[in-house]
Order: sequence, then C-alpha cells, then structure tokens
Amino acid sequence: MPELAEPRRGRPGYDQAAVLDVAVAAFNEYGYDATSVAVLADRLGISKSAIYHHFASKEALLEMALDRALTSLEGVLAEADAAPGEQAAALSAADRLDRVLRGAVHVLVEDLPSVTLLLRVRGNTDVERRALARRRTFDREVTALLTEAREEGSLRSDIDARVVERLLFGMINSIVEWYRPGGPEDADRLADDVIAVALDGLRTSAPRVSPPPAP
Amino acid sequence: MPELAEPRRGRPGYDQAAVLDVAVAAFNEYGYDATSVAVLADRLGISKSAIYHHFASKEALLEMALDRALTSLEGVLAEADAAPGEQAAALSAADRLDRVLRGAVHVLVEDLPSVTLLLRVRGNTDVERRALARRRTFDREVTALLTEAREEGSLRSDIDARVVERLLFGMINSIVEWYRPGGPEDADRLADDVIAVALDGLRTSAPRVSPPPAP
DNA sequence: GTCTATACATTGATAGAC
DNA sequence: GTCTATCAATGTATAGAC
Repeated sequence: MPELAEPRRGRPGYDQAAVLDVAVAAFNEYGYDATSVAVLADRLGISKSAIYHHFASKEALLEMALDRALTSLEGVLAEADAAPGEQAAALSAADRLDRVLRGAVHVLVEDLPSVTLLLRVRGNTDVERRALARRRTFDREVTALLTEAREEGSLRSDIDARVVERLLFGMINSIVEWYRPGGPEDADRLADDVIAVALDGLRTSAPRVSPPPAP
Repeated sequence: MPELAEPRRGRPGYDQAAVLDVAVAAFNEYGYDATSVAVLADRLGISKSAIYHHFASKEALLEMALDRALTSLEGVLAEADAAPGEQAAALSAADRLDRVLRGAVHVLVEDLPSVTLLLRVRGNTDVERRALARRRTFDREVTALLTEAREEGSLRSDIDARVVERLLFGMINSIVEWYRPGGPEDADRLADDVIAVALDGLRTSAPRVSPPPAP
C-alpha cells in the first residue's frame, strides 16, 4: 500500500485538490482579485505555468471552490426536508428550520474556506453571477420554510419573512468573519448559541431593569 | 447667489467629494482591487490624471471613505454614552445598548456606501489595517456594554459576550448586503426589527408547537 | 507534473501643456 | 481642473522543452 495522502502517482507534484486548497486560502486572505497567479505559484513552490496544468484559468479555481460551498449548503436543505429518520412522518417546519440553521452553522465551520469565498462574491463575472443565483435560490427556500413555521404558529409573524431570513443568515454567515477552528467554541456550541439568540433573544425573561427608585 | 450644488467655481469639473462618491460606488460594485482608476475616470467622464488632481492615489480614496464610515460608527457610541438628554442621570446599560444598536442601523442606512466599503476591508495594506483596528476598538466597546447589561440583569449571560457581540453585529452589518434606499423598510422600521429579533427572538411566546395528538 | 521564456493587456501613476 | 502621452510594473495566460 502506498503512503496516505500521496499525490496521484510518481512525482513530487500537487493534485488539483491541493492546488485548490492553497488558492482558496490565498483568495480569502487577499481577496480574489488581489491574488495573482504568481503568489499562488509562490505559495505552492511551483511555477505559474504548473498551475495552469491543473486549472484552465484563475477563474476555474474560483468556480470549483464556489461549487463546493454551494453544494454543501444545498445539502443542508435537502437533508432537513428528507431525513426524518426512518418513518415517513414529516417534521414540523419548526424542527426543519432548526435543522437548517444548525446544519448551516456546521457547513460554515467545516467548509470555512470555500464558504467564506462564496460569501464574498459580488457578481462581476458569469461564474460569480451563477453562484449568486444559487445562493438566492437557497435563501428563497429558507424564507419559504420560515413562512411555513409562522403559519404553524411556531414563529412570530410581525416581521417580514424575507427580512427575518436575511437577518438570520446575516448572523450565521458572519461567523466566517471570526470563527477559527480550534477556538474555544466548537460547531455544536456555536449552533446552540445562534439558535438561542435567534429563537429566544438576548433579553432575560425576568422583568426589564427599571431605573432605581428615587432617593 | 450662485446656483445650488455648484462645483468649486468656474469650470465644469468635479470637487473631491463628488469624485469620492463615484469611486466608493464603483468600489462597492466591483470590489476595490478590481476597480481600476480607468473605470473611475470613465464613470466621471474625465481622464485618469484628472482624478490624481483630487487624490494622491487610489488608496487615498479608500482611506477617506473608510474614515467617514468609522467616524459615523464611533459617533454612535459617543452619543449613546453621553447624551442622556439634559440631566446628568446615566442611562442603564440596556438603554445605552438599545441606542447603540438602533444608531448603528441608522448609520448603515444613511452612510450605506462607505460603511459597505468598510465592512469588506480585509487588511491587505496599512490603510486597511488601521481601519480594521478602529473597527476592533468599536467592537470591544460594544462588548463591554453588553457585559454591563448582563451584570445589570438585563441580558442573558449564558453565552460568551464576545460571541454575542459578533452575532449581533453580524446581523446588523449584513444589512448592507441587501438594503436599498427607497425600499419598503425605512431605517426606523429596520432598527425595530433588529431589536425585536435580537432581544426577544423569533419564537412565539405561546408554547412551542408539539406534534398533533395521536389519532 | 514541472520548468523557462515570453506574449501582450492592463495597471497605478507622472510629466507637462492648456 | 482637465488633457494627451507615456512609464515601469504587474496581470493572465501560452509555448514548448524536460
């Protein structure tokens, strides 16, 4: 048996996945546009043209990373809908929402680099616009789930569902800005915190503090 | 009296502020790095060198925009602390927090372009790093305020205050991703929504939905 | 799978006239 | 305040040998 994690075969070189990992890390560090193929080559310790052996273009690197992130995210929705365990009994919208939110946090944490890249895409090229379109579809489906949960009576309905969806995922997505693996919070704990804030809010159930009585 | 909004005097040309506005809009559209001075010139209908008459460098444009956003944001904290109206009675931490959150939403909405730009800064250059440092200071002060509110008994204290601050401002900051002036939500309404979700959560006060009784 | 060498466009910025 | 002309540097990508 060959050693673990050996590149394709023979030779010292990289495979596509290894090049992509380094590229995504650099894209997140400097921004996609500010990252030249030359610095990728530097980081990999190979020449620029060696990179073009693995990928047709710089944008192809971006496309593959974005697809990875989107596929993971879309998987969360699919699993929440279709995995009520063994029986056919459908879950309540509230329970499916819970799964989606926790699942999204887990995807962010586990696919941190590619999701980070996805969340920074602005739509300048076709590749980016396609990625944004897939994100919008995801957001729409979550919004539909929120609406279901409201009709079920589980969620307050005094705020526009689209606004709620955006605030919710604004909160969740912002995790990529600060979360670093190995920190004190693991993904489960973080998901608990998100759910706690989003569903129950920060205010203590105790009555609000009033100004102290006049002296 | 000369007409309103007339450029400096004589000549058709732009002043610094007008150039900056166009630049910030373009930076947000394409990303700072992907925006060339040439496209700025195109949008302004002047030549590249005319831009360099107003600003020493492309980065100076960025710096001025970031400073504007940061100054506005810092003002929110200062006002929340120091503006209890006319009397010297200090506000509760909960009330100051309320002011800060609402104030932040208003700054986002009113200074949308420059704040958007600020929130996308990654720290590649000295200018960017200085901006990030000011942001961190702001975040630290909000965290301190959150801690005060917890000690006061107004907020739940089972979640790390730094995590709460990040989730809270993750939610608020994400507004720049979708809010467009003239939409159905104005800043006040939006601030109400943010406060509602953050403090009271999405769950209905009614008991949670349970599975329907067995048939 | 990697290399050197190179093509060729675009970049941020400057010089100096009007 | 704006222009034309120009610069050196850097950008993405390719050719062809090993």
